Amino acid sequence: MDVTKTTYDRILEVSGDIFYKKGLAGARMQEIADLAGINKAMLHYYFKTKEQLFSQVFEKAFSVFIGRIAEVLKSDKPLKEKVSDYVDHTIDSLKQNPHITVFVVQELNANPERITELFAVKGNLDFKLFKKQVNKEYSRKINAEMFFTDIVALCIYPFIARPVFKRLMDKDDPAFQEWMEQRKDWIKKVLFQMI
Amino acid sequence: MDVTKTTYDRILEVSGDIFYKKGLAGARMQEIADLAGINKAMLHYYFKTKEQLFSQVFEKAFSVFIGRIAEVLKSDKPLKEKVSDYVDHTIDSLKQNPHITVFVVQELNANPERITELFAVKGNLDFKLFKKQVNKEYSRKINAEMFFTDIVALCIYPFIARPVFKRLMDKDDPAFQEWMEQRKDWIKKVLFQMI
DNA sequence: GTCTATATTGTGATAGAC
DNA sequence: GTCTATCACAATATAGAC
Repeated sequence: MDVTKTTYDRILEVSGDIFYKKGLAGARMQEIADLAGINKAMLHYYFKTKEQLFSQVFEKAFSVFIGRIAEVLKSDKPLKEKVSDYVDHTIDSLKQNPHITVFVVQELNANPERITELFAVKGNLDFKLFKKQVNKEYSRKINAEMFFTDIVALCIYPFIARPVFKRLMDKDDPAFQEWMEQRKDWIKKVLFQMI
Repeated sequence: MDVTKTTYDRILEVSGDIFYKKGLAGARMQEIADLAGINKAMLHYYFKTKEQLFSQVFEKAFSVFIGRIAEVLKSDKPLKEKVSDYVDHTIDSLKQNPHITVFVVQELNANPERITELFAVKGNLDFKLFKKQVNKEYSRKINAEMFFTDIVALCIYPFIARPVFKRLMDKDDPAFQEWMEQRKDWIKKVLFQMI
C-alpha cells in the first residue's frame, strides 16, 4: 500500500482493479476497502455510493478507450501517420491495462444508455471528418467505415480475447506482451497494403 | 411466452437473454423466473442453484464461440475455403445473438480458470495444425498466429463494440445487420490479399 | 478522518401445503 | 409440478463515538 498517495487516490486505483475484473454488480465494497487499507465506513465517507464510485472509474476508463479514437478522427495529419499513431498508442496503453477493454465493453452492453451520456460529454467525436479524409486522400478506393473498423478491431481484439489467445498459442504474460509489441508492425503492414 | 416449449427449455432460453446482458453477478433469479412465466421456487426446482443454471448457459454460449474456431483449425479444406467458411458462419451466427460475444469474453476474464476446464472438455483445439497448413500452403510467407488473430478479430470485434459503432456511424439495428452482411466480403478481401 | 456497531434491504434458496 | 411463505445471509449504507 502506497502511503505517499492520498486515501482518495488509493480508493480510485484499487477500485479500477476490482471493477475491471468483476464489473459493477460483481464488485464488493468490502473488497475495495480491504485493498485500499481502510474499512467500509471510510469508503462511504469518500464515495457516498457504490454507483458513484463506479461512475468515476468508468468514465476514466472510457476516456482511455475513446480518447485515442477521438485523436485519430480529429487530427489533421495524413492518414498513414494517423493510423500508425493510433496503433502504437492504443497497444502501448492496453499493454498496461488489458482488462480495461472487457470492462468498458461489458458495461456498455449492460447499460447502453451510458454511451449517449458519455458521447455528449466527451463530444468531439465526428466520424464524418475521417470519412472525408479517407475519400480525399484515396479517392474513394476504400470504404472508410470498414477501414476504420479494421483499425480498431486489429488492435483491441487481442486484448479482449487474451485468455483464449494465451491458451491457444501457449503464451504466458511476458510472451503475450512481447507478441503484441511485434503485432504493431504486422497490423500496420495489413492496413497499409489496403490503401 | 411460448407454451409449446417445456418449462425447462424456456428457462434456459430466457436465462441466456438475462445472463448475456448482465453477467452472472448482475442477473437476478427473480427476473429470470418472471421472464419464464414461473416463480422463483419453480426455477430452483429445475436448477438447484444460480451457478448451475449459469454454467449450462455459459457452456452452450462458449461452444458457439469456440466451435467455429475448432472447425477452422481441424478441417482439411484449403486455407482460403476455411477462412471463407469461418467468416460467413461466424457473422451469421453472431447476427442472431450479438450479446453472446461480450458475455463469453467477460466471464472468461472474470474467471479465467473456466477456460482450462472448457478447453479440456471441448478439446480438439489444436493451433499447431493450422500453423502447419499455413506454412505449407504459403511457404512461410505469412505469420500464422498473426493471420489467425486477424481473421477472428475482424469478424467478432464489430459485435463486441456494437453500441459504439452504431452510435459513431449512426446505424440502427437493421442497418447494423445489413452492414455486417456487407462486411463479410470486405473481410475476405482484406484477408485474401495477405496470402 | 477514522472507527465499531447496526440498520436495512435485496436476493438466493428452502419448507411444506396442494 | 406448482405455489405461498419464509429463512438466512450477504452487502450497501448510515449512526454516532472518538
